[in-house]
Amino acid sequence: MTTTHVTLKDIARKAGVSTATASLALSGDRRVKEKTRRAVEEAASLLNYVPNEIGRSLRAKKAETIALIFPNTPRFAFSHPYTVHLLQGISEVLVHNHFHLLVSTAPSEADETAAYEKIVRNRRADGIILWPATVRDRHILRILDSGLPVVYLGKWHDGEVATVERDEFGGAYKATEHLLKQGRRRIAHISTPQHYQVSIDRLAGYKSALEDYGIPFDPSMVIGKDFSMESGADAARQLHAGGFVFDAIFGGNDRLAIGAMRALQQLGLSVPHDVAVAGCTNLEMGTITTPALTTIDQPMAQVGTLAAQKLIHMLNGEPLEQRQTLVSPQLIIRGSCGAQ
Amino acid sequence: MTTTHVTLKDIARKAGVSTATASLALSGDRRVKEKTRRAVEEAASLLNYVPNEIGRSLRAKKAETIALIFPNTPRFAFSHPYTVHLLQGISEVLVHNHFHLLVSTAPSEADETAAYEKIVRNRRADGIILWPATVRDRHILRILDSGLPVVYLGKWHDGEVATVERDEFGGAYKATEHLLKQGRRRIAHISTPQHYQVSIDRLAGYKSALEDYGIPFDPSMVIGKDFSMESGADAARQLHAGGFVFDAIFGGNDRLAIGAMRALQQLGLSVPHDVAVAGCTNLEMGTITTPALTTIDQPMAQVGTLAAQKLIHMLNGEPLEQRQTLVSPQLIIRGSCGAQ
DNA sequence: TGAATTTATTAAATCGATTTAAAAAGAAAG
DNA sequence: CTTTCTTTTTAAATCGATTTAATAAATTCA
Repeated sequence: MTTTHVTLKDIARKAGVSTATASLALSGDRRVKEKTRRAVEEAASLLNYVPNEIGRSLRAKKAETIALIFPNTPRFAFSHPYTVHLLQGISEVLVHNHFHLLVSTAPSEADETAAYEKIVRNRRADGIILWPATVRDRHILRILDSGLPVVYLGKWHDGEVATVERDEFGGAYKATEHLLKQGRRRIAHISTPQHYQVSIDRLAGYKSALEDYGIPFDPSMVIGKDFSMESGADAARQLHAGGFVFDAIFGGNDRLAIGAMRALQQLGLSVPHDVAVAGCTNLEMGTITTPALTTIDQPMAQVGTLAAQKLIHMLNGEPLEQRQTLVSPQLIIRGSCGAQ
Repeated sequence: MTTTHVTLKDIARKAGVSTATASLALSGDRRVKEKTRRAVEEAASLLNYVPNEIGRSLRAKKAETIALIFPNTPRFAFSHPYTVHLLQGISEVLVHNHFHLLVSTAPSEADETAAYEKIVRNRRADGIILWPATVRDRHILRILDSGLPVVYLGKWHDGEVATVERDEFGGAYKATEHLLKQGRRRIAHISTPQHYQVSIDRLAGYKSALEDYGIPFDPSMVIGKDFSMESGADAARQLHAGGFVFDAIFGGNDRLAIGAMRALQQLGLSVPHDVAVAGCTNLEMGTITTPALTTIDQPMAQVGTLAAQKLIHMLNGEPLEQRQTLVSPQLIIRGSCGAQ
């Protein structure tokens, strides 16, 4: 059933007025006589009129759309499970504010520049929520520099940039501190690649907690390759084979922690008795391990809603209460740390 | 750094031609003299021109955008972990074809109609990929009837609708058959709510496999409440408490299967020795259970790419080789079914 | 050289809604 | 019955790119 498109012109003709009057009437302008306004509104509802947003956008120079940009190839961009929660949070706010959500990714490294330029320059979006990439990704600067309002979802060195950042330092600190409070003193850290800010922050949080408890930092207790369960298992086996004495592991993410925990158990060690384990990122998977995994939960949906709200404030020209927002993670205590 | 916007007019002025010529030159029209074309292109690259897609869209009556619509509230829409893979698949195809991806959800049941009407009627998108909701959702018909090309990601009774559908019947059949091949004869099914087509299909696949192996279907062997691990555990406990004799369970999803498996183990039953278990949807979680979970993997990324490709074909007015596409799931054999 | 033909360029319309500035209609005042 | 001041309405411009139809320029042919 192809519906021929109803335009403002049709409404105007039906109501017996000009398109100018029709437009003013529908926007509730008080210059329009009450009787005329009603006639126009009736015509609009009769013809089931929905304004064409493309036309409106062109005139208003606004797209009524926000772009969520992942500065990497799709396969990578979407690989993290909590991306979904982020989308949830953003989406909820945008829908309430009658904004559309454009999800933008680049198919390959080579196309990246072109893809982002396109979004940024062609005014398809009024503002951007930017997912962080590796430290000092060369495209990030370009987007931040575009003149479009941007909310960056991570730490940024320049205070002018609006950010919503999860406190990864604090999360790692909490997890490490919790292990310390259980009496553990030889805590190893399985790290994620250090060209990601979150990896750097987690390592720093770990170090800081050790320091506050008077434990000297030992670089050989930090190990790790990528983000996978296998990497966690490898790390645990290496630590064990290397003859290191350790009574706890803080994993840079839950996969690493789970991989490590299982490897330790295969080596005949008991978790948490011999080695306490804590992870971070709160995967559902951590609830079914034996013991269940103590971890750090980052409220990604909240990051999404805060970022969307902040961006909409910026678009409305409203002043921001704070340019940088830090959301607090929560320590989720389960069996793997020996606390229960 | 606010970049004043470079328009075609600027290019034309710089190159000393009219906007008409500039436009024709950039589109590679052969009416334009080679020398002029080069001049225009030079001006464009010098001024770093990026065409405004809103203007282009208005004229062309095309949005160069595809909407992915989830016919439910965001919280629900995004709740499934494989949504991410779907997005991956769609995104990859769209980027290659220079399409944008609009992700649309409604914040509440009440807003649903308005939200979809808006997308459908205001021409913000040229086509729609529609995620299935409950059976006979009242909004689905409206969207299918909108006149916009739609690809529906599930089974639809009317052969005119283009679909990409995962073969849930076949998947359930495979899983059940596999249990039968292990010699199991009393197979229970923990089902998901029957107002979802996938639930119906899985139950049907289960039944069909039983039938083909000459096993009478016993309705009391089908049980289940929602999608959660807890529901799986409850079901297993009920089956056990009810005194049913069963040597296998086919779970309507992995959470149900895992919940059931763990409950059985707590009841002192051995998996797979006493009860073999198979699930379906291939969550990462299923790889770390003991034993690991045999399951069905649905290629969601492939569903995404196929749907996007199909929709783009439709938009280009190209004939479809097949209106309905069925993607085949894969049986992933792990320890829980007793096969290895 | 002038007419016919081909090639290249551009003016102007178009997409759909909004908004400004001007015109028309109505009301109040002299 | 004008004139002045309000209140309503509308013509026309605008946003930026595309495209058709018309013109201008270059080329070919007689």
